[in-house]
Amino acid sequence: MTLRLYDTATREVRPFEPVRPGRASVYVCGLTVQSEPHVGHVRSAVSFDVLRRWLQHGGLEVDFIRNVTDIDDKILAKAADAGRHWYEHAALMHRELTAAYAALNVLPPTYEPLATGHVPEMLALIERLIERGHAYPAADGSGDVYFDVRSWPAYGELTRQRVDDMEAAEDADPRGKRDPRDFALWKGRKPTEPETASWPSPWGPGRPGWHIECSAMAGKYLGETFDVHGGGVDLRFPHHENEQAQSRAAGHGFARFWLHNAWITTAGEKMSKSLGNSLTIPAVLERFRGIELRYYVVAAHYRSHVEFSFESLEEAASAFARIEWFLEQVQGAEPDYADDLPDAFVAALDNDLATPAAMAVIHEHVRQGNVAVSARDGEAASRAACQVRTMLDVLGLDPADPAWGGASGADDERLRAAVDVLLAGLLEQRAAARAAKDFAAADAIRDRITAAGIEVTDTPDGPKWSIA
RNA sequence: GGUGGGUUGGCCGAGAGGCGAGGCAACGGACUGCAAAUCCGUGUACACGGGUUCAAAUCCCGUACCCACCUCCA
Repeated sequence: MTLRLYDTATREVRPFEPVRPGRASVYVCGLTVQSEPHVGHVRSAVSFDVLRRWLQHGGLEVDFIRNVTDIDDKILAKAADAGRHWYEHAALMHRELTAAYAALNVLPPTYEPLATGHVPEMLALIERLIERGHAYPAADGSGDVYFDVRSWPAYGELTRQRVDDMEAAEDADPRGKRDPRDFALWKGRKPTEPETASWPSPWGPGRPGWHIECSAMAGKYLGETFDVHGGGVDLRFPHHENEQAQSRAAGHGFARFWLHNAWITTAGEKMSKSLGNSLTIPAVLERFRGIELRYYVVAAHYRSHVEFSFESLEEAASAFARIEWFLEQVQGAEPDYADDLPDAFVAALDNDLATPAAMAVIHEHVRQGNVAVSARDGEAASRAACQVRTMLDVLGLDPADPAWGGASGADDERLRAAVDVLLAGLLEQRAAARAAKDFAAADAIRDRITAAGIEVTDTPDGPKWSIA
């Protein structure tokens, strides 16, 4: 495999070699389950899902860990607003998130660790940092523990920033910090916070800081050094910088590649700031199928900023319909991994997951396949369809993947068969009318079928119907 | 102030020194009773100003505008 990936830390595309031969280890920062997932959230998931599928296709076993942050300030605040227990709120949003991932055919991770389930690991890491002189309990009796930024000379290396150039947040509460840039590893419980949101620690009851969870969980499941750490661009600083600092200060090698996906914005604004809830995944799925949304996301490179609009999503759906139509013409063509993927497709994905170029290859094969269908060259058409489906499958976009069908698959099949039988009579009448050149009668029959929401199309092999 | 990124045809969206990615839309043609789909064809696109080069959307310098992050707000 000659996969090359863009590493944010070195700002260059370089060859990917797993630390452990034959196994790739990937850690992706999941979400803080505080509100309904929106389009921006799933971009990260889909992007790294493509990475995972490509690594697997390259013959690697992939240990894919994607965490869920289920305790944090926002969760406490939003749960209080909604009149729920914080853990109830987190669990509710977590279920929404899982449903959104499933709707977009994002493969379940190898494991999805929760922050609240790893407090002992975090405490151990914090104690180690204190022993090594890189962390300290606050002197103000708050029970907080901070990472000592000044004790770690490499601090800022991931994002190429010098500590002295950093602007301390104006409204930051310095509390017991030695330096305003020090960040919390552990937060002592405040009297206003629910008791259920605290855990015992050597520094008194409290809860974990945001960054420490990822260091602890990545270390636990992937080892002290692992291959890829991914997340959204916004996480580079402070989150990833802090993760790297604390992990390395604890003596770990940590991530060898840092991958960051760009934003999807609306009207130039971050989605999290955008008004309303029209862009939550459940809302978008009322208007578009999951596979269409996934196509839309994959059609842009993961490092490119995307300006979301329903118009461009509509365009993407049209483009995808073209692919689907071709595959419907050539039934029975299964993905075939024994057959090599087109070189251009492989080259595209190997080049930092250039999905737009990969998509161009798919469209090119669809075009050739359509030519073969027109020429009634069944063998060529079938081969093209196999290749198209194989490529789509690598991107998680194979329309025939059972993951899209859901539980109603069997019922759908039976309904389809029933409609087929019912329509057969009407289509025979229409064929007779056409043969007699009674086009008014033929069109009347077609109009009736159309009114029922079914589109009839004449093809060289006779009429075909599809749900409009 | 610091750090990173962006500006490409009607639209979306790739590319990163030389042959016009791909898609959507539009127009012309083929096919069709008509449609639909499909195929073939049609576009002198790279924010602006300089420069380097035989050759620049791509490299260099400058300018403008935009975006993200800068320590518990993705």
